[in-house]
Amino acid sequence: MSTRVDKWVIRDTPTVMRKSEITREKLLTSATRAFCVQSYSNVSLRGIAKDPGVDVALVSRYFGGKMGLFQAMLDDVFAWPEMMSGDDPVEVAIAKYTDPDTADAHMSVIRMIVVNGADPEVGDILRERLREMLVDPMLAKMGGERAAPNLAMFIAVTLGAAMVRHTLRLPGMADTQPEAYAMQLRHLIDAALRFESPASE
Amino acid sequence: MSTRVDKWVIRDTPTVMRKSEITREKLLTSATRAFCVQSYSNVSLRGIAKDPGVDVALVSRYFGGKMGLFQAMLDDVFAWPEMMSGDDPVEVAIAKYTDPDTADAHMSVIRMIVVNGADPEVGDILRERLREMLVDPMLAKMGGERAAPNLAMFIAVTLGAAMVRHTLRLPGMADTQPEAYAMQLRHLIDAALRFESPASE
DNA sequence: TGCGTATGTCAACGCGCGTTGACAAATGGG
DNA sequence: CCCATTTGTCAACGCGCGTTGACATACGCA
Repeated sequence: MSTRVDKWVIRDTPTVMRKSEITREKLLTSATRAFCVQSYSNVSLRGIAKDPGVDVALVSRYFGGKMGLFQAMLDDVFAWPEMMSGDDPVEVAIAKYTDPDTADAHMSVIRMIVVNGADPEVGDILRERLREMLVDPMLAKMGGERAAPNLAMFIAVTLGAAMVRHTLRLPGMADTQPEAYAMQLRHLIDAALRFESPASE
Repeated sequence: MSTRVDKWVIRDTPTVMRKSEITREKLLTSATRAFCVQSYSNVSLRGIAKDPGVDVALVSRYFGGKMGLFQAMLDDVFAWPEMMSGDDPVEVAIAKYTDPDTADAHMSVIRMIVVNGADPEVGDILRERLREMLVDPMLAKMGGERAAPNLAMFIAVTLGAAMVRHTLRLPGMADTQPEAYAMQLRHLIDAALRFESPASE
């Protein structure tokens, strides 16, 4: 999973599953849940560790500290193989929102971006990861730089809708059925993709 | 200005301007700037007070604490008389973004909402204020509950675009001229307002 | 001029945080 | 069985935070 340990050399005995991997995953799961709801600075390691009943000190041992844990979470969360598959990435993304089985996980990542994007400690890291693992590959699949405004608008409506529905919880978008929300979202996404930038070059 | 002092009875000598008012406004200005960039929990009173050279303790004296300062800031920031004037509120809002003179102040408020919306300490307060001072009045002007989905989508694209441009700074929306951004924004707002919810009642 | 109030300064408190290192317990190959 | 390594526990540290109360100074009216 995360290759960002790099402070300690772990000599792998590859046949057996190291016991510590279980603890690491417990922490990673709890951390992901936390960072998708509150921002880096607001999340405390003590809170992350208490939930699965793990000692706080183990975070520093296994991830090198709070920042290491955050980065390991990003590795997990941005691993979206479906998005980079052969299909049209936009269609895949819309399907992710509409399908109730995957919508939750997908929405969590959106919320993670919303919540942590403005955090002074991790904003730059998040932006960099976002570009390298999502924006740039999707741009490449959408036909290069020309699609940049449309992709940006696509992400804008996606994030904005998520914020209004889940964070601000405004009437007209938060108190409706999932299908109604999906219709609103699809309408906005269509508009974002249909936009034609004048004098593109 | 803020009527939320209410712990200390200030006997007004209305002819003269109390000296403390100057200090209060210094703190309020610095606080507004801070809360529009970082969330409540990330902002420190020491930082707010140091900027205009005011002692930290005066925050607690004049505003009753950090929360009182935040609420006083909300009073200031949500006082948008133009928005509630006779004109079409949506047109007024679009003009606010387009006009370079007012765009900055307006955008600051948007960023304040984005940044503080997910903060666990002030999220509820912000949501309540948002509804009572912006959403409900605008809904009333737009023709009642039927307009709720459109208003929610309008706010969604507004917030989302602001986040993509100013917080995430993605290519295609952050590296463009203000006019190009205004065109994108207007396109999305048009789509938001044009949406027709099926079986409205 | 004197005095009560308004205003500002300062040091200290308790709290929760991330991190560290010493130590105990469990584990597993020789 | 033994002992080196892995894994977990615990207490302590330094730090920055919001808040408080005691104290010093400035002000304005009598």
